[in-house]
Amino acid sequence: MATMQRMQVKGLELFYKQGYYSTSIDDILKELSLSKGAFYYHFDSKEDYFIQIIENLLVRKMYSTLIEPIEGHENTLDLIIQCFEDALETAVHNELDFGFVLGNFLNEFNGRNEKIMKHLNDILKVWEVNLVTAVQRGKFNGHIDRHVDSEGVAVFLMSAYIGVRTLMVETAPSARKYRFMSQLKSYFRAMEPKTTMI
Amino acid sequence: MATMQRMQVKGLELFYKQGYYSTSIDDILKELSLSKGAFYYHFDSKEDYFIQIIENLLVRKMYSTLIEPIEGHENTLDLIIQCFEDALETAVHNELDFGFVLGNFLNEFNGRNEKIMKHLNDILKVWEVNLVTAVQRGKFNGHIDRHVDSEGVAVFLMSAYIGVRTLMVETAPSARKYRFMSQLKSYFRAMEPKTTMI
DNA sequence: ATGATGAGAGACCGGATAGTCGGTCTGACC
DNA sequence: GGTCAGACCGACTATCCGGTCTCTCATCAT
Repeated sequence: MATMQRMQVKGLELFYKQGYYSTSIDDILKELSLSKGAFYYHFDSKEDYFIQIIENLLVRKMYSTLIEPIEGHENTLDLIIQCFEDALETAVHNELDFGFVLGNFLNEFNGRNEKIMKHLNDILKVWEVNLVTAVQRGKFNGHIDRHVDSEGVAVFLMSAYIGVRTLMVETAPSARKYRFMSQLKSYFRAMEPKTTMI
Repeated sequence: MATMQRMQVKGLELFYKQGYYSTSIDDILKELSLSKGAFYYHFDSKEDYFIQIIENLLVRKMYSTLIEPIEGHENTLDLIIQCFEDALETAVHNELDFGFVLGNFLNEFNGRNEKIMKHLNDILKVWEVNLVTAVQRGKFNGHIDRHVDSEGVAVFLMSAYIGVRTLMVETAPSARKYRFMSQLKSYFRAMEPKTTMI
């Protein structure tokens, strides 16, 4: 694997595990047995390095776990349930789970680095648009009541997901996942189409 | 105000704004026009300092904004709605809003400082127990359907709140708050008691 | 007056950290 | 076999940060 690629992968791993500000470039280089020279040959600065990691790795990760899985044309609510279920199940089985990657970074850079925040917010926006579209599709397909507020559902779903990923760290992740999914289903049940009987 | 008190208040402010690891003791002392000597006279270490801030200020803050407001005996769901509404409204109007204090710290210390995490998790636990109790009271009072899973609702509510506070930073806080509250009400509607008509 | 004590000042230390810079190695091409 | 560029090395700099230590000074009991 090319040096630059290895650097990015290891960088995401350590930044996720320890946080951006608490991870020194030397930490990363040590694990890769590389030198300062190699680093500054490939990247302009620590910030530039991180932005490239976001654009290359984080974006891809978001697409594969939270965006593409709900782009199908079956029952939207089922798709979202399955998508969240899978994502949370992965987290439960991940021994080194430190929360939702994007959520953690949003938290860390908020108010501390505007430039990086812009990149993170862009990813968030893509996710949001994708969820809104999915709900609208569900309404069109007749799987979701047409009075439901698509934007509202998107915000609520993102909130709940970001939050539960924080809660699932350390304390009974599996139990919390189970409870969370149950309640999510109950929330969804409220937006099934009202069958108006005459 | 006593020096020690001033130090704690300013410490919480800066740790919240810039994060614990990105805030140096010198930063804080500079703003207070105090010296290292004063600091280490009152506290053993930066960690000890932070833990005292948690125990004194953060705990109180949690009680006054998220715990005590739902301890009444009226309709539990209404109380929770009002409590979240007020808390989010405060956030919207706070010019320097950097998210949910407890949530941010959970994020920052997770996997980095076990001792501090224990203190934070204790607060989380109090909140959770309080929510569970509230829901149970609601079931007892007949305001909530008795098949509702109290623990599940608590986890879901905490998740949603932690998440929305992250989302409300930077991007359209007011609009997101409004959408969030609407969806929360819709979620709650699903747990009103089923009036079994015969 | 004297000495003990609480409260604070600020110089200093050791270790980390982002970033710089001159040097080295290797392989492709002439 | 000479040369040239891309990839990488690692010593060095300037700065920062948590923590220590010695010193000052007002207050107050004796």
